[in-house]
Amino acid sequence: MSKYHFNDIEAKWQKYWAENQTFKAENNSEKPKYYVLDMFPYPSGAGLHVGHPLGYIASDIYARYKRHKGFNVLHPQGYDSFGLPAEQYAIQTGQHPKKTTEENIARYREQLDKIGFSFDWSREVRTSDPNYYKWTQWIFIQLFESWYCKTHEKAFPISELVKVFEEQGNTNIVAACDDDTDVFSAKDWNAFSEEEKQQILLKYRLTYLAETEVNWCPQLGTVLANDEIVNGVSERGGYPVVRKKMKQWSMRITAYAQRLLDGLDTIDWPQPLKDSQTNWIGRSKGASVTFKVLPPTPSSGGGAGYRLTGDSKSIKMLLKKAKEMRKSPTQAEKKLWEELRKKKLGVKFRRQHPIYKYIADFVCLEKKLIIEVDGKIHDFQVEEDELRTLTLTEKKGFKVIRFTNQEVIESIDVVLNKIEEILHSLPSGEGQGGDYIEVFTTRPDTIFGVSFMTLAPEHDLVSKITTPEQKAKIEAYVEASAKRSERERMADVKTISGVFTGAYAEHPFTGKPIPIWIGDYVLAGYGTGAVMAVPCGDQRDYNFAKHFDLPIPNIFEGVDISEEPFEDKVNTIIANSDFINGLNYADATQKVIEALEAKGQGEGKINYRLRDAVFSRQRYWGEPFPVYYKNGMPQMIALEHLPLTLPEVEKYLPTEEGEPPLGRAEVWAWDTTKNEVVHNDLIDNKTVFPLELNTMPGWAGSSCYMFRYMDPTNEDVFASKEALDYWENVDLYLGGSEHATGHLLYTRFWTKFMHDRGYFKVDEPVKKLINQGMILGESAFVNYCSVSENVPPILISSELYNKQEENTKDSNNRPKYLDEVFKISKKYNSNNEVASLVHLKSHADVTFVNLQNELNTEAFKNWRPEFKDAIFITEEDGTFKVSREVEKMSKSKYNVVNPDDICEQYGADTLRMYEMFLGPLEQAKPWNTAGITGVHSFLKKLWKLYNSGAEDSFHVSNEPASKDSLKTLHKTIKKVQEDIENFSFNTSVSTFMIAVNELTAQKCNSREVLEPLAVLISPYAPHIAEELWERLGHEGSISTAPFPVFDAKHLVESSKEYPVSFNGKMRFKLELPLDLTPAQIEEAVMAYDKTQEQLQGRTPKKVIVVPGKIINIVG
RNA sequence: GCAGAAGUGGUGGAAUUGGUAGACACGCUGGACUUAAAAUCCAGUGGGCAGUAAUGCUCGUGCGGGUUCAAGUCCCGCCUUCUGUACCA
Repeated sequence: MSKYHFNDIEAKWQKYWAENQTFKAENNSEKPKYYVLDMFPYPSGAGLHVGHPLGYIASDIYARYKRHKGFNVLHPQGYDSFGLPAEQYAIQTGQHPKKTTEENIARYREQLDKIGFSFDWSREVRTSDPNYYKWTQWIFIQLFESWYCKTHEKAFPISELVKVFEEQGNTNIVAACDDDTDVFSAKDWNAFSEEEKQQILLKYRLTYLAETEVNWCPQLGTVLANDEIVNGVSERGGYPVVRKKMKQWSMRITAYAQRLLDGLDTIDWPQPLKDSQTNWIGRSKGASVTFKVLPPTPSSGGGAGYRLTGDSKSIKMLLKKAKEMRKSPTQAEKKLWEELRKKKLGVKFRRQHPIYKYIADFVCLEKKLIIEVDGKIHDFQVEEDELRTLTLTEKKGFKVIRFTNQEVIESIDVVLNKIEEILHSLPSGEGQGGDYIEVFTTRPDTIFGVSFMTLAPEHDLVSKITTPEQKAKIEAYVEASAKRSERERMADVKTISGVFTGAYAEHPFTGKPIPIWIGDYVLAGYGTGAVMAVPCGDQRDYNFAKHFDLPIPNIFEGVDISEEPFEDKVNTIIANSDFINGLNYADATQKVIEALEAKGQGEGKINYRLRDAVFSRQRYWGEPFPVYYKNGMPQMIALEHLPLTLPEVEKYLPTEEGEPPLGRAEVWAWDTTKNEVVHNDLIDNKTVFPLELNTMPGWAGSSCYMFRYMDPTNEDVFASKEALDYWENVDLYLGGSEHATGHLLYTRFWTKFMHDRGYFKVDEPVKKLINQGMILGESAFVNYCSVSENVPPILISSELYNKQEENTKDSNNRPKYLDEVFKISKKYNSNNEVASLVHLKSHADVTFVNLQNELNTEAFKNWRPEFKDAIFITEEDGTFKVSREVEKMSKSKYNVVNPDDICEQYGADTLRMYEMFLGPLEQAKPWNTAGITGVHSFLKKLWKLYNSGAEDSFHVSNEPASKDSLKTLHKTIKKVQEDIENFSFNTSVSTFMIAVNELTAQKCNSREVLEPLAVLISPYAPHIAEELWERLGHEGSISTAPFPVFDAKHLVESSKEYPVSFNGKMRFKLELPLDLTPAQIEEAVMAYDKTQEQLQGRTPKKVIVVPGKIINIVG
């Protein structure tokens, strides 16, 4: 009987570690620091299964190894404890999610403790703890109080932006802001009301409120982020998702798009993970090009909308003012108007016409030309005028020219000539118009290959530009594609569909009309929702053109495009393209962009696929926003009044009015005088205001948690500067690859932000990251037949069922087991034998199945009522076998293996080593308990090595070890150290096995070898290592004992058993001294009789000798 | 479609720069101990062929080529599986 009582040993040392706080990390230490972290676990109700600890074991081995190597190791653990499952459970059962969360955490902790992890539990954090989420709220406020300057590529306090606005307006600011942000001057700014100012600042803040189109899931009653939707349905629950407009908090992550991309080069993460972040950010370089929409032909008539060029908010005021101005023109204005209205210049002008927020003196809408005639008054407001010109040119696409009163009165002809000249230089167009289609293209070089344009069906311009003839068709198409779910549109990539709008755009260089189509292969959400189609150079455009018989002009030199488009950028030589003929991709692109810029019809542009992240959730179990609303504008609650804790509600569902669950709270108003939460009845919107009803999403609490661990109990600041500076960032982060674009991108974003604002020393959260593979479950299945209602299910053992051919009777050519089935069903008076027989398959709980796949039929019958009376058709030997399939390990698949059971039966050290032994860390692999006995007996052998005395008592001698034993030890030290550093834990388990096998064979019991061996194995099997360490006479924990040092001298060999190959095939081995020269080796080999035997008289052409490696004889 | 990873005995998997393919473990077979079982220990174990045997030969790392004295490893072309991603202009 082995005396390795693992249960006692493990309980003893787990208690010792807890009592002595063995793994507590110090924030002040002479030692170098090392930070090892596991991805934040969500404490689910199902508890841990054997798949979960895989990563924790690997990181624990590394953390323990680093302690032996003399590092001050930070290895904390905590819980990402806000989240949907607890809330769903609360909705179903009415229990407070706090309660179930605490129960789940207690269960997790119990399970974790049994596996012997070296976590520093004194630093535990929980995202749902108010003392923790106080700081999540604080970070939110920091984001709200910041804006992103693109000139410096950095976030700054919003107060600095206000200062700039007060002095210069926003003309000199290049910031990450909303697209519809207007230009204003310092004078404008200072004249704005407080509310207007706040409205504008929201457009700059890094977290902002905006009406956004969101993914609304009615069943879950919440908004989902893009990465929470899989195949058009919610990731959790699989419910349908629809598009809906809502007022939401958003995070301006797009500001950081480029830095998130650049930062990837500085971190040691798996390439696939980096790739998915790169794809997610989706940077593409190209140009934005503006196409003018040609006005409809006269017969088609024009739309009514074209004249409405004024800003809708101020149009009434503008029209009134314009009317007054028309009544009293200046002398110069009158004179110019008389000339212009005669249409001498061939185009129609309007006078005193509202354009956007201004009134232009004269405007030609079709040419987008504004003529201003200035009196003296303008001399005093040069700055204002410049701003106005800037707005009209840059934002609204007008060309503005200015004349003085004097010029008009004294030399009207010169003025008219000038106007005419400018009119000619502007894009042509007859009649009225003024719509533009902006597209983004990565191939500006192919602009001469454009033969049509395609708009997304949802594009704003569609209804506006469609001609009456095409109206019915277009409307039908738009309606049809709106009805098609995202999912359908995604799944159906083969169908080519679209409709011609009847309208044409003008090519910016050739001036030729280009037909405008709509088609749902163009996505409204990407770029501008419109493409310039170049069928000769793009597969989708090519397909579309072929399908609708549109022209496919070839603009590539020496390329045949009759069968397929030419999508290669590298080998492109442009032809048939005016001024870019003969150029390659890069040069042509450069030239086209220059030409577009000169024309004011485009510019070089970098486009990102990344969208701002919606941050509001209509949920109860999440962080409350530290926000109340004053006149509809959000206000932040000051840090000293935080945390703002979750209110109590009677139900965890949305209100009848569709408000989030917090709408049910009765005490949820902010008193600005008392600075506390008060009853809603007190809301007067003077000193008491309503609080925000949304809560934060799951990633809020997990985006900076690794930094809070550095100083988790600090009540004054997020974490002290000393702690943040000392620990810097995570050195090693372990977790699954499913977080690639969610958690890991948001974490990087927040870290960069906190770095910008001076809180963090680093701007990346994690230096090295490793994805561990999933451990899969081996599900068990039973096959059964259902005959009719009065016959209980008849189960067929899997080998009978699967080997149907072998078991087929010749007579009626049907599987033998069916005879049995019919016999049984007859007993139940079932007369319809075959007609209603259904073959079914069902999961069986893996706990009813043994290693030989035999089912415990009694347990199975008692398991579920529908199998209560089940009849079993067994194998010939009377056993009933199940079939096995590898699936994800999950409660619903009844294939969960609980680590507690393994610890109970074999011990935590066995579990730890076996999980590592299963295979490479990053690889997915099925859990199969079969091999665990091998690891367990290894530990028993290890134990025996130290306890080889009488009756298995402890026995280690102080005699020097044998040469062989030392060689074994040092070979092991070398390999294990290399393996740990390469995260190749499976191979070091094998190495330990070899070492123990060898030492056992050598009957080694020498302290000189066994003491370092205990340290070597302690990261893997810490309990047994502690126990042996203690028995070796040491006081205290083994955890900081120095790692044994490898000494190569023990591995030096004097001879080598050379494999001798003939033409590359190994025939025999020959032992030779290592100090021979190649020539001596050759001589020795050729003299060897076996060599001559192989050669059979032939003379070798060549003898290859690699000293210390191999000998190969050729010929 | 694109990107990445992988494919080796009955099974999980080793093989570090091209240098003895199958380490280590499971399973299986035989044996020892035992009234028996479990546990433990010992031996064997990629396929095929020849031989009483020691042993020898031969095939063999998804498939087809190639480079090399030598290829699981490098190159070219394909097949399959897994993961991620997608009308991204």
